[in-house]
Amino acid sequence: MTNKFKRTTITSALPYANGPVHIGHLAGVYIPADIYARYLRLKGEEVLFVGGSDEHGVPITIKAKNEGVTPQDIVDRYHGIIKKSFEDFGITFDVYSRTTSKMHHEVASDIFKTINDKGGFLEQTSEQYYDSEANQFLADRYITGICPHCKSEGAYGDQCEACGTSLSPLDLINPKSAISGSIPNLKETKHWYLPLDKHESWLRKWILEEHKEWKPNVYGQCKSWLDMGLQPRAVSRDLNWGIPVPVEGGEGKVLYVWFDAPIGYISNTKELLPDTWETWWKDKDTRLLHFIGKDNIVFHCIVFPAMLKAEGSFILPDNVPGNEFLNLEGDKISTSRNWAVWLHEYLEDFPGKEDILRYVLTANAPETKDNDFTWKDFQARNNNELVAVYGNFVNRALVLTHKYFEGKIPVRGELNDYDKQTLQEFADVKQQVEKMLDVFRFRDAQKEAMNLARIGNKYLADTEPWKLAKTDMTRVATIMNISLQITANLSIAFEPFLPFSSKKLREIINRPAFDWAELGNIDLLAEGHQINTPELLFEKIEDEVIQAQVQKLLDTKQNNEMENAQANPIRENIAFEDFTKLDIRVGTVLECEKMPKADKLLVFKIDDGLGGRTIVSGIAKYYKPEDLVGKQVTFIANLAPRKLRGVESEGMILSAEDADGKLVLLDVSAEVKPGSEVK
RNA sequence: CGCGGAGUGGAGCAGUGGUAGCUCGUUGGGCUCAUAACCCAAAGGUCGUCAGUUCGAGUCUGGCCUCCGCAACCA
Repeated sequence: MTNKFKRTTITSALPYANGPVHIGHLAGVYIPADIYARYLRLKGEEVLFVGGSDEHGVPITIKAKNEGVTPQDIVDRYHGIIKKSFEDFGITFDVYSRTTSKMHHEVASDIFKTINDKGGFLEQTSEQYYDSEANQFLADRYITGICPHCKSEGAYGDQCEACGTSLSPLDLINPKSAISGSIPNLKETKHWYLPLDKHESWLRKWILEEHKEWKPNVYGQCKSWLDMGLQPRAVSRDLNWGIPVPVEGGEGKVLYVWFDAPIGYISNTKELLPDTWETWWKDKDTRLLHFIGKDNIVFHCIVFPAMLKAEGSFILPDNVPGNEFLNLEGDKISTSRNWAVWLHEYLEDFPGKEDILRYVLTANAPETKDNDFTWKDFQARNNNELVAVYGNFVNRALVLTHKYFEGKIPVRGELNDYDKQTLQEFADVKQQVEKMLDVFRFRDAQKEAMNLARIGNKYLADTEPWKLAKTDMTRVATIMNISLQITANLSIAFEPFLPFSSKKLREIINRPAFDWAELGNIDLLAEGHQINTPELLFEKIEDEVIQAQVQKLLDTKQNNEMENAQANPIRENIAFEDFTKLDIRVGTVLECEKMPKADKLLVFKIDDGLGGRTIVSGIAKYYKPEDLVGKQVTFIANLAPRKLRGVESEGMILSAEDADGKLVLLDVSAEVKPGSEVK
């Protein structure tokens, strides 16, 4: 499959510079990409491995505002942390730059202009909220108001966090600017759209017919999008943080972060190779690969290729190995909730143990479905696999060689059938590892490498050189020679996966470097070659160390709860008349059932003392309908009726929201007449 | 609601029509060179669920349940 190409450009998703890198990023994207890049380099192929920080977009401006610093301060901070942690961890980017670089601004602007000149965009005017006090258009996230579905306050223009409904800013009741607090007004604004619908037919052919070999999750998602029909997608935003729209009428507007970010792959290449960068992006003999997570699939398989095609001179990706997600101790990894194992902290807590994390995250990589990282598993894989199988075999071979042969490779004499069989088996390992790596199955590939160490352990157990040492040193010499050849092979087989350990092992066996082609070779160490004093490749990890990490997470959880437990600040004072406008009543639940085909909604029939009314409430996650019948609830009786899923809701049932988002109904301490007013 | 992915022994994963497999853990045995590591063996699964196609289904079809993602910050 790779033969028809002369070189490979590997990109890995640009980490978003609003936080450090965590194990989820590593397992899904950077470790597989790095293994693949190292593998190709070892084979002597031409490879360019491109990374960089994604530094534009609204969340960074929000974070900056919250901290009272500039967006540039934020991205400078995280770009620094991310870049250094990747370096220390041994992710071998050929270039790691950033989307705030001058080069990137130029390249992204040029690409936008080229597409624009070719008529590749639609220009459309629409109405959006404008904050006249702050003098700017408001991004979705900058508008808050009342959620039209669950009626809770503080819903964002893109989503209500209380009920999870996705919204458009125009849906919000009483919209307010998050910047100035003023009421925004609608104003016309022009935007550029990439007409994905016009690209649909070639995309369909290119992906669905020509790339059936893409992973099922990637292929399936693309198919789904194509089958639904593609829509034009806005590629500009009214924002002042980003790359200015470089054409007439673009004042005050920037490129949408999803337009600019993937271009970062190209800009960073150009920054590294100002003269030859086009070879890596425009030559038909170059194979382009995007390593990404599952959230990124459509952007890399549909939007970015459409951009490149619209520009006209670029190659398209040959494959897009997209992984699923990694969870942490059963919970979703979350930057904002600090629920993560951060790479820079791991490197501090486990100095010199980069390979353990690489091993564990590869062994448990979310290649076909979401997986879970636990510290207990981390410890078990280290102690029972790296230490017990790999490290121990190497140590046995080296110690025995020093004991019987003063650290010199002994002479391999006549081979018996078992020797031959063992040698044959480990020659097969090369083929197996390659077969798996070529189809991006890193988990299985690493397992195959580990098999080689298992073969070694079994060989020693079966041949028992420590017994033969009393009677037949010639035979012992042969056995040790074979064991040492296996050891040398291990350093090659594990090189893409565990580069630090392979380097250490090569130093011990006193051979500076190997090529991938030498894997499977049974004469890597010449007879008489002197090896160095053995050192342990891996060490056991004690319970206390793991306990400390678990405790760290428990502390995080507790902190999160405490933060949530802190009451929100009191809102602006209102006049008494405003309060009296609200008509709050107590009613008795006559009937209550689940709204069909809705997760959160319950439909109530309430006795309000005036003939009854229907109210829909989003509390189905916390109450069983049958438990509520006969209970008394409080509700706002004069809220304008509104249809929810086709049912008219006449009012709003009051409940308190606990720290974890749980809703608890407000009831009365003693039964009162239905329809009683609350004052 | 929609669309995509996933649900396999205690844990983590393979397995796209023909005796259900791997790693770890567990139990028993062996060995003692080795970081109490290694080797052998055994126990342990109605393959989410219900129905269907088939001589035969984890594997194909349809319904349902649960988890994750996309749409909407985030790998």
